[in-house]
Amino acid sequence: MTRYAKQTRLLVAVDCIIFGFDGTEMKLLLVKRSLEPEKGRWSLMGGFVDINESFEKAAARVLKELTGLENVYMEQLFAFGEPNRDPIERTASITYFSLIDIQQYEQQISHEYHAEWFPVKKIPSLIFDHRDMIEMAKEKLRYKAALHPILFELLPPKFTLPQLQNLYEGVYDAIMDKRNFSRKVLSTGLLVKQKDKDKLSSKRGAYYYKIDKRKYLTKFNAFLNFVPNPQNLK
Amino acid sequence: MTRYAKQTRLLVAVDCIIFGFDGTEMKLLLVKRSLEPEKGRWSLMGGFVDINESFEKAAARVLKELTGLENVYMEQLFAFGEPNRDPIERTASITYFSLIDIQQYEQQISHEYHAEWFPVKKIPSLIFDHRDMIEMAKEKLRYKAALHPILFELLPPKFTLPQLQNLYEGVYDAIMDKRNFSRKVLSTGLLVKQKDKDKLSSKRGAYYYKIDKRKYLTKFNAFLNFVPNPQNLK
DNA sequence: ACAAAAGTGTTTTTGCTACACCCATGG
DNA sequence: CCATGGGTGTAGCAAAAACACTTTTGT
Repeated sequence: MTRYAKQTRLLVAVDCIIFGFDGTEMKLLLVKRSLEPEKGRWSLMGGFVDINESFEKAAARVLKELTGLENVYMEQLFAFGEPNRDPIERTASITYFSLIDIQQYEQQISHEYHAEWFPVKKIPSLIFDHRDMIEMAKEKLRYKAALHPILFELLPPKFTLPQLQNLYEGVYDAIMDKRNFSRKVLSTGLLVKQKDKDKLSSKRGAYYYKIDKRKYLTKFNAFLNFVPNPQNLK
Repeated sequence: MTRYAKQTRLLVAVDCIIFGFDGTEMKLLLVKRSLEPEKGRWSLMGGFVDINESFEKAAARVLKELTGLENVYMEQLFAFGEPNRDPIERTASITYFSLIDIQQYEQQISHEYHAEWFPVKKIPSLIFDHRDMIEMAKEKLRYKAALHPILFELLPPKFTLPQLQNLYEGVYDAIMDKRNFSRKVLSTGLLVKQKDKDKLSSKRGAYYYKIDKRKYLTKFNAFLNFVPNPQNLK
């Protein structure tokens, strides 16, 4: 006996929700779908899982094809499996969300897939259930980032506190007090102050910080609490 | 065009991690596998996804087959898809964990599947990657229950505070102060004190409480914080 | 009467919030 | 010299933790 007889077999795809932060707002990388059905419409970057490939590998492959990036933060989001989510043939989609440093994204690759960054507030009409996927990813990102220091993954290796605060404010649609924010962030011990400053966005310049990789790995699963409770909603 | 040509199709199964609480410790419901390979070994309850069935439906079906229960708390855990996780043929497994009131579990059904409750601390050797699934489920349960009032799902409709505290202590392997615990729990406003007492586990008897369903649904997504921070590990 | 578990209140500590002024620099 | 954004300290408050005694009742 080498097969489970009589059982249905399904197509299985991966779809990647790729977050980037341009210093001002959160963005998502979308592509123009290259195959029927719905050819030409915007969609998440995805692909079928190969016969001997794990889901993680498939998602990493798809991400690399599109962005040129490897070893980036990537996490399984959810398995979407409604029977009719793809009208052509039943296809399950295992979704992954990733956080990338938008500056490392290789521009030239985008032409091949007609990729474009869209502000998460202005996502165009998408195929299938891709909008649901994005909504879920946004929620999970907020959930996770409230407890773990994952948002650093969206920033370049050297970043300033104002940049970091902008990022948190964008993700949570909140205004935070810079004094409280810096105290909280620095109290984690995860940041190492650099000697040089970023002079681009202000006259005085803001000190760069780097992540303390060792502590980052150690403390990653220590629950944090970055998000202030009161409804500081914008 | 009605099919995506050339792509591999996979078997897709669901597996259920079923948690129960017997008043003293957390347990998991396991079955003796009825088909080859690994026939006769302990495993999670699972089944293949039918052609026109969503993953959620499949998981609910499998759960009902085994326990007779419907409308219980159930949440997608993770999609396991390593190419060789099933030696016979590549099979993806979409896992769900559920929380059931162990007292409502129908005993007679267990014979059909040779089902048995095992303390989570004493799980026997399992097939495939089922142990990984359980580890992940335990972790997610701790994670989720730290923020949301899901553990009530494991208790009967009427329960006492000592029972509830036992449950939390079991899940987190921690000792909690009963004064702080009751204050915290009652401050959520989720519990309604009953007039009668449970006289089984003590001479004095402990008051029963019920969930305020309306508030439960309203407050479910309001982050809670049940678990004390310091390492009160046993 | 005593053992065993239930129930309850206060003090201390900690962490979060709110808040305002000075600094450095490029123009 | 001044406008702009960066950087820092403190006081008040609320939530969490630590902690001990009384109550009930079956045996």
